[in-house]
Amino acid sequence: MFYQNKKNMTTRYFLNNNLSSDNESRQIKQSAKIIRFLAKSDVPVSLPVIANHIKVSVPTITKLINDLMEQDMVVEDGKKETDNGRKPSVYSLTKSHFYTVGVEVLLRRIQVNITDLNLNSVFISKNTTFELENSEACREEVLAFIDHAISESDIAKKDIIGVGLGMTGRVNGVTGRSYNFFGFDDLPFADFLSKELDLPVFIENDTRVIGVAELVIGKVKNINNNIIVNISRGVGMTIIVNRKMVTGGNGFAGEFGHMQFVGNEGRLCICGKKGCLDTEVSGKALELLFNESIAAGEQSLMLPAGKENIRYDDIISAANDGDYLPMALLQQQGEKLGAALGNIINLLNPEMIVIAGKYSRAGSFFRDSIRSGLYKTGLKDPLANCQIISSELVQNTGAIGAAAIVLRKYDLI
Amino acid sequence: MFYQNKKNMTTRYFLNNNLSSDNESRQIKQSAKIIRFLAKSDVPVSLPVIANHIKVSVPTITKLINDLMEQDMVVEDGKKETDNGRKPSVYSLTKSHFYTVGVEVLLRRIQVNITDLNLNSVFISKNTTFELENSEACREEVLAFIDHAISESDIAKKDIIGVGLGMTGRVNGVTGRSYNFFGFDDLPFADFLSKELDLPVFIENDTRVIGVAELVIGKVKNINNNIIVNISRGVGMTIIVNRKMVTGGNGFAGEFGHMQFVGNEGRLCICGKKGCLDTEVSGKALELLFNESIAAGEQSLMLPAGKENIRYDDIISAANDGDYLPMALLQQQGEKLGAALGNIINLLNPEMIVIAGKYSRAGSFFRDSIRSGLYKTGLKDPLANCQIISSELVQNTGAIGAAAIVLRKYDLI
DNA sequence: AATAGTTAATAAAAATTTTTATTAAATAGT
DNA sequence: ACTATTTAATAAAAATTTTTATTAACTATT
Repeated sequence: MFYQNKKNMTTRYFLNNNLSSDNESRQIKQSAKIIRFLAKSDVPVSLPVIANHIKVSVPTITKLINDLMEQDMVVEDGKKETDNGRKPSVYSLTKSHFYTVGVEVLLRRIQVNITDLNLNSVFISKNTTFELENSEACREEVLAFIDHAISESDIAKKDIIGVGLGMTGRVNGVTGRSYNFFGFDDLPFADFLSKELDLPVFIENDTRVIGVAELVIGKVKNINNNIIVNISRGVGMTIIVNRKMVTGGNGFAGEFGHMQFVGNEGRLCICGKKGCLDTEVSGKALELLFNESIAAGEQSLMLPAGKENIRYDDIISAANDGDYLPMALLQQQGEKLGAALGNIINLLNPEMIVIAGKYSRAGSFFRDSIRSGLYKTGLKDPLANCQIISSELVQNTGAIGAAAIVLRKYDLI
Repeated sequence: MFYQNKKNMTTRYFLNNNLSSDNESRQIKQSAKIIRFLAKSDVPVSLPVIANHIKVSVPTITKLINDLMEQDMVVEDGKKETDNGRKPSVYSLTKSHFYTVGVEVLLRRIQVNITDLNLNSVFISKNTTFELENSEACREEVLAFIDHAISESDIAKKDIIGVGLGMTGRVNGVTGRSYNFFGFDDLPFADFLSKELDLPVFIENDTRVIGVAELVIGKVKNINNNIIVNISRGVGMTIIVNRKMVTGGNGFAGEFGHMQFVGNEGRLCICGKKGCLDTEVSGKALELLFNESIAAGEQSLMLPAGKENIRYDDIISAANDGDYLPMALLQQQGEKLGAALGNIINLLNPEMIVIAGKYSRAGSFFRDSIRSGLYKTGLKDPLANCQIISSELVQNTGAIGAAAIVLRKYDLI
């Protein structure tokens, strides 16, 4: 017996590796291995199967599992149907003790999803009137929102593995620092939240959080090397190499929007340079292009001249409905995007490229235009081995991806 | 006692993980951990230190080390000087039982270096009259050259951990296949060599092999995210993310030479596209540019008009000696290179970029011109966190890097 | 229905590993 | 020179884990 109140253990206790090497910690390490294995398995598993994976004998596993059951961490799930031989009892984690909090903080929106180990949301809270600004008051607002969501969900803190947070701007996931927000008193935002919430907190860039969502529940689930292009009003990129997110030395990686691809003849970008992709291929740019075309006398069926406040999502919808001008403009953007992606394919040889963000809603004509652009820059071999697809994830992607970051940190996914 | 002839064990025996889970393999796994730890430590270490790292008690480590000493794998290195307490005996690997073979196969050159665990060459063999071609005869020639080098070195095969080979062209390090050479009968070249030499063989692209050399013995030794640009007659790139080489899904990654950066107005490249970096920034391009300038009437101090067969290395030397035209041309190339690298810095946020290959010999004026080019495309933050340096590795880089690939595969470095 | 074949789970015995205690070897201070 | 202190190495005892043997549960076949 290695601790007193067996029914009061926190999930985190097992997953924390910084323990001394006495006997207690040995058993905890073995238990952690079992928990990780059970978490990754989508079906309940038998003692011999666990023993085989953990490389420990069946009697030992029996003892460990019994201990974990006493602690309410593991439950028996009855017998399993087999073709022959005695049917084994199978075991799985007690779902109600393994929750993760995923938070998405965007400029005008904050959302919390509390998810189980399979990333199903068991509680959702969002605020679409939120306004992000770099003030201590806003930092408190974010903290309060998360804290309130946790209380409202009625999930005990001891059953929460950790909090993942994806936010706008540049973020260094290793140091837990946001470069644009909430870095007061030189205290990393992740550390601030962790202290206040009394939970482990991991933060990441919003685009990378969406990339992780694609990696764990999206179409690139089993693909090791891929790229997720997040195009909505702006454009961002998550690079996945060997199933891991590329963050670079300081968390700045993926600044695809400022890739220069047309020489220096393009529009001036907010970054101060000319010819950035963001000025040509983005929702912002689409609105601009559309308005310019209309002003130049071109016609659009569904968005007649004179209509005010045309938003890029409307243009994409119109294109999907077959309206000529919006479709032509999107194809134009697709070709440019393709040419830029061709360079990246040559560099990184990804197996798949996912178009995520609002642009994922654009019809196949858009992907076709990207493909056509690829040939301008991409080499034959890497191109032949790379698929371009649109994301199918719709709702909650950011918050679920943020939760996934926690599960990945603890190697539970 | 877990095997008979203790003095006849091969080093490979320990490092191979595919063993059943009986007691013998348990001890071998523990021994492998000790070997890996000793290999990585550059000084002999004591029993308590090993015990602490391997997370096993001192008596157990004592037994394992004694067994390894009986097998001649480990030697005692006397007592260590300490400040207080009893002085411990310290242990290290028997150097003479841990060799690696590194092979570099280029178009007109083949070289074998046999190295110890510290990547010091103990035997070198090279052939500069070699001509690489995709024929079975040439494949046999490569095999014979390696085989002959091993025999000549008088190192027993059982003391060789494995063979690493870096070669020109596209290579998939995972499948062991070269796309350009020696893929006869659908047998991966690595498998062919492995079968014939009766040794584990790992192959890689020549540029990536140089990149690994930089990572293990070069200036980026302790840098996790970096880029090694290999510029000689052509231009290649090794991308290192989280201390690991990026190969992409099919080993095509790093095709930097065909990155398009000047729109489609450049020269026609051998890849069929226009505007590739290779047509502007490479030894080839430098020769072309120089000849064009001379033909257009420009003057060069050290390479007067009329001289035949001017090679790019000579132009670099002349530039280093202060000759104006060569220096101006190199600066022109550096600026373009910098602009291309700026995009990559935005994408990957490397901490360091190493200029390797023949161009690493170019003076600081060249690096300065690269830096000046960076500002055209690179964003402020990632740029501020990225250094540009020249490689200091000179000789044997390819073969040593190839040997390093083996050590990395076995986690000995 | 009995039996052979298969896999699971438990019990008992054997082996291994760790913990604790003891001895050894060294330094520094009185 | 002796003693206290520190770390290393070994020995003996205690705990843990694995191996082997046995029993249990189930299917398919004769």
